[in-house]
Amino acid sequence: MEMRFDMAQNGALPPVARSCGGQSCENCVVRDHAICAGLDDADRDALSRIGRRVTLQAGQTVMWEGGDSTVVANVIDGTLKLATSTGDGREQIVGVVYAADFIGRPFGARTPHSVTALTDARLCLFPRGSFDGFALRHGELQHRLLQRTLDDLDRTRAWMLLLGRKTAREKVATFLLDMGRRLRADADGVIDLPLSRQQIADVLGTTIETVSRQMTEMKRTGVIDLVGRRGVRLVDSAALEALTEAG
Amino acid sequence: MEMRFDMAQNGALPPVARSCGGQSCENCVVRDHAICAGLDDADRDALSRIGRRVTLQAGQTVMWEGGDSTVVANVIDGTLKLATSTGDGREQIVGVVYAADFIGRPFGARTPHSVTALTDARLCLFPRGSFDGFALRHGELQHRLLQRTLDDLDRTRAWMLLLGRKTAREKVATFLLDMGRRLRADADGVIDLPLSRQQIADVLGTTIETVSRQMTEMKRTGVIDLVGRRGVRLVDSAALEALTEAG
DNA sequence: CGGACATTTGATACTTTTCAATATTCGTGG
DNA sequence: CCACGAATATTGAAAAGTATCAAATGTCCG
Repeated sequence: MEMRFDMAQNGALPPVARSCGGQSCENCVVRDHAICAGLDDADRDALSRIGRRVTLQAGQTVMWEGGDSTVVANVIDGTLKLATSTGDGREQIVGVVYAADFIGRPFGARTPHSVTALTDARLCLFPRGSFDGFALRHGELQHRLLQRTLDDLDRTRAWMLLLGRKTAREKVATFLLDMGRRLRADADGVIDLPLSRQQIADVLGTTIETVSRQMTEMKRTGVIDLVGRRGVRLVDSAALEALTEAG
Repeated sequence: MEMRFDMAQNGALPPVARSCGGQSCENCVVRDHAICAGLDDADRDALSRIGRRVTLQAGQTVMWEGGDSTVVANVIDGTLKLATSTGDGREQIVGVVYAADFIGRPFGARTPHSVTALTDARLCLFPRGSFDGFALRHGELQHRLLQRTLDDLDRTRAWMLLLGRKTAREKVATFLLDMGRRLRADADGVIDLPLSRQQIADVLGTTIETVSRQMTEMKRTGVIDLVGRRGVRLVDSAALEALTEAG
């Protein structure tokens, strides 16, 4: 049984990297994709007065598992992980979130999982109480939040099939295709993974060695190409697709 | 790799076992626990006119994975499973729902998982389109739906930790305690499980033999008692609790 | 260019799955 | 009410897949 404790740079949230009273939304890159989309100018302005912009460095944790739910946020950019752990330090990543996603637990006292930046990231952070109140007064916002939560639930349940029923090979293949869909490749077709091998293992419910072996094997058979620690090129997506089930 | 196809009595939904235009809500046993709670009499009446009561027999499937999302429903009584499968027949149960729970995918075109009755069950069934419209016009209902979906998501994510990181013993112990919390024991302290060994395995992401072996071992050590196929008595809940993590 | 850290690779151990009987449960009909 | 039989569950033995432990190699940052 693995006993791993992450002693990484888990510094607490810094004291407001940059507040943005008023100036935030007009030039916000996710304003048309986050839950704020659909609010009229006045409402969005009101919402922006509740929130503040915060910058995170890779490794920083914003919310802790089992902690009070004091804040919620929109992700402006960067990638973050949602994670839960057993008492003896085994970790399971239960979600990876990207720009325009919503994080935190509205309408509830506790955050059931931790939220940690995988890359440098920027958030639009709201005190939960104020956000809850605002959402209650704005049906459209609440509707978008519901839509998003329903989608999250669907995706999470699909991932349960992977965790409970897929082999190591299928897990890794599914993961790589998922990353290919979510992240943009550079000119050479290389994707820069925001997760280390350990974190990939924590997403897939397996170990770092197993992930490594599967990737090496896929490289050997020409399905993918590995470049450096974080780079992957999906050489043959069709073959990769085939590996996601049976084989 | 397991190749199992359930040829069980998967008859289609019967043509309205019992419609309930108007008479439904007054004496509904879940009216104060389902999402309808909080609606005033007029609104609840309006909602009831959209829905109809349906009786299901154990084994019947109401919604299919990947199928059109045409209906949603409240569970009046009984237990149902939500499941997804791989193309080659491996199944993962992604949720078990009980009286007062809500099922189906509102505000979406497809049902991402199947819904099948584990016991005889009664539903209050709504055409999705009508339900969506009603929910959009009733913020309170939508809020309760959001609350419920957020709770579902939290529970689902907690289960991911079990699927990805727990051992067979921990899985079975966690499952039994969960059933103990949700189901009421009879006078002898015996719980009647709504799931077969195979279904338990499908919930836990393991096999029928492993579930059986773990339970037998727990019986041998006096932690639980097995009575018949479906009966369990949680003799020593504290010991069971201890088995849910490490040990 | 050195060195810390991440990843890969190798060998072995262990848990769980798989395959194969055997036993039990429980509904049905005599 | 008991006997039968199909479905379900348990048990056993062997095989497979992963995890674990240990070492070597590679990467990237000062």
